[in-house]
Amino acid sequence: MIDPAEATVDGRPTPTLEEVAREAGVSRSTVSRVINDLPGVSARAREAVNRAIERLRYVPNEAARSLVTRRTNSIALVVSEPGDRVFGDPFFAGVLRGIHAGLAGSKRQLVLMLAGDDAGDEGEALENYLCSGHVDGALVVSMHGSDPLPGRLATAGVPVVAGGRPLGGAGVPYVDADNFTGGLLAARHLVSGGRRRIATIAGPEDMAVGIDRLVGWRRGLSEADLPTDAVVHSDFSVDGGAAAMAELLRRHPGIDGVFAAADIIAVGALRELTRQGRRVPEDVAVVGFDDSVFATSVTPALTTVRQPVEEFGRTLTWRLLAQLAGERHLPPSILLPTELVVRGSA
Amino acid sequence: MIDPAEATVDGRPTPTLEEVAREAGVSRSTVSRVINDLPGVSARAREAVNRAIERLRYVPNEAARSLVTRRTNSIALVVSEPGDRVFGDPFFAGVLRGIHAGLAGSKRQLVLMLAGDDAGDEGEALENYLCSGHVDGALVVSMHGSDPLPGRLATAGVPVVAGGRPLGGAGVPYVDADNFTGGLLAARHLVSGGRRRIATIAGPEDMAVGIDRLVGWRRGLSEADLPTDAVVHSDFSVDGGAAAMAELLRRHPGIDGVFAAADIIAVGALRELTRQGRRVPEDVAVVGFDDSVFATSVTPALTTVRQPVEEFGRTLTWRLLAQLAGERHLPPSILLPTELVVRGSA
DNA sequence: CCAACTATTGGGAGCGCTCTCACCCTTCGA
DNA sequence: TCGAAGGGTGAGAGCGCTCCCAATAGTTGG
Repeated sequence: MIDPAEATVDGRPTPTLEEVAREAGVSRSTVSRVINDLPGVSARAREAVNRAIERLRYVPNEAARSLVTRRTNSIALVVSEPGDRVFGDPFFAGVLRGIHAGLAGSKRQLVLMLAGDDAGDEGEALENYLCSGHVDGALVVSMHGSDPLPGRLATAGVPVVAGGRPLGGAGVPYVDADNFTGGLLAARHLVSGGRRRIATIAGPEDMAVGIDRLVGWRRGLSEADLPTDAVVHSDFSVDGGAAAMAELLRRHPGIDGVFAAADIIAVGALRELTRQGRRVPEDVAVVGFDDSVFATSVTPALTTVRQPVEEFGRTLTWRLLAQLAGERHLPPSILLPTELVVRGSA
Repeated sequence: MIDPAEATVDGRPTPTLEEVAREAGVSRSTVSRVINDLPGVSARAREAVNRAIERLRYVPNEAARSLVTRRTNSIALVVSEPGDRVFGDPFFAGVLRGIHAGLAGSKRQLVLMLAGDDAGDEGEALENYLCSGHVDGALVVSMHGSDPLPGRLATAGVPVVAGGRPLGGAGVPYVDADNFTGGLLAARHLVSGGRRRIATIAGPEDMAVGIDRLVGWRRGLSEADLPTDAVVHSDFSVDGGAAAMAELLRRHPGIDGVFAAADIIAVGALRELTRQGRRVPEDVAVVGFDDSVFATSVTPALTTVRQPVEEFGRTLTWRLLAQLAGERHLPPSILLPTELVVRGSA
């Protein structure tokens, strides 16, 4: 334990508002006004205070501040995922980067919270925590099924924005990529490449991202009067993608095109196709989704649907900050464009 | 803005200690004792309090608490990186997962902080922030050069553990993988495979992780009296790896083995080798480092040095928590074992 | 010259919690 | 029977800050 006579930079005790005030020859109130950039302070006083702050290396005590203002200057990033996957996914990484970029200059901290496994006891604890004013707002990403959390938070008055369309449909604002159009573009590309027996390795059935891409793909095939029955679901992993590809080949040996709902899945599919001696793209064309680092790290490079991951994160943050700032008439949901990137695999 | 008459779960105002006390028919002190699990409370009172807490859905106000205890129940994860890379790196992802796992059950929150670009103004702000008791401790990872931050924090009395050996050498405790041995194992494997003209694509020159692996590789070649001059540095990216490989082939066309300081670099190297018509492993053997998802997503699968990423994160957290708990005689540094995983590329 | 303002400032009351200390009420040994 | 020794409890004083309100100084108009 640290000595109660708390030490800070070069061993002096942490200065308080009071001490800054004394040093500057003004009152606490004035210092507070300067710190919070409130009007009604003479230039002279303001300058004296700033000098004192500089000299004492004063940093406001966030705890004291948030005790009275009931703001915490921190927002939570809640990841509704068994925790095991999430990180490691280039998509999530990009989003995180975007979130951070969006937060820069806002003086707010990012608190990372993994909503462990299924609801259970921990889920309730998390909800209570978030609802009790420990964060100013929350970003909820990677939801499965109709996760009640975002809705509950919103109901409790905690500003929340979902990353990815919430399945429950609760009136929670969200930001998402245009997954439907992405799936549609992928399907159309395969069709226009002359493929006739087109399958898809869809994402998890309980996530909007999986569903929307699948629906887009279906539409693309239907437009061309092609069958849409070659569907297998997979989680977002290489091995999952490989297993799904194997299953697909078993059920529909005549496949000549595959749309994988994520690059990482496509990588697995590619591996399985190669293993079984099918050439890509000659025998089977493969289209991925994400345009992540995986897309260009395999041979042949993946034709894939690009989604603006970093913008995704930035937009998410922006939306929440705007809400926190009390802005009105914010769009309830924002869809970011997706586009096809053609490379060697299809 | 939210109505000052703050609302929480189902719209009731946030309950305070006082109200719980009233509800339970005891005093604030007793409730506080129950919450903090302190002795000296009769079973009857304890139960009454717990019931009241349950009924009111009471959650302690962290701000008020930390104002008086001077603990925040949160620790910072400081990533000293231009922010652009970091995430997206499966290594970092794994560490993050480990950190989170290590934190589970400790009631502490993880606050993510990116130490933007070079020191500058922002660097000082970050340092002040961390030194002013806003977090109980800090984990600093991905340091470049002789980053002064960890040393400064330690001096200021902020418990800190570095992830990766700090180059400055400041007496900051750290956790790291045994990179030297990893490099050594990689080199020996290439040598024992009959390779005679062995190169390396080392990591950044200003990071311990890059240096240590390089030194290990050198030792491995020296043992076999092989030259150690074929060295090119690269950042941790596919494109960087490809460029480095191209450079290497230009300078040393006779290369028959390459040790890449990271799988992601190896992926780039593989791409360039393929592009130039060299077969792997027939013409050139490639060994990576990390045993990340990339290792098995390319063809041929990478022979690589595995480091226990998740354990890395867990150990980091454990070490910091132990320090926070006031444990004495903690090891100043911890080296985690690395091992060779043989696959197709070498 | 005074009332009526406005610009600037300081004082004080908490925010919700922890923690020390004094005060019970038992129980027990002498 | 009384004093000592505790276990259990509650009152009170802040932690460092914000924010309301009153006070003061400086202007202006009538």
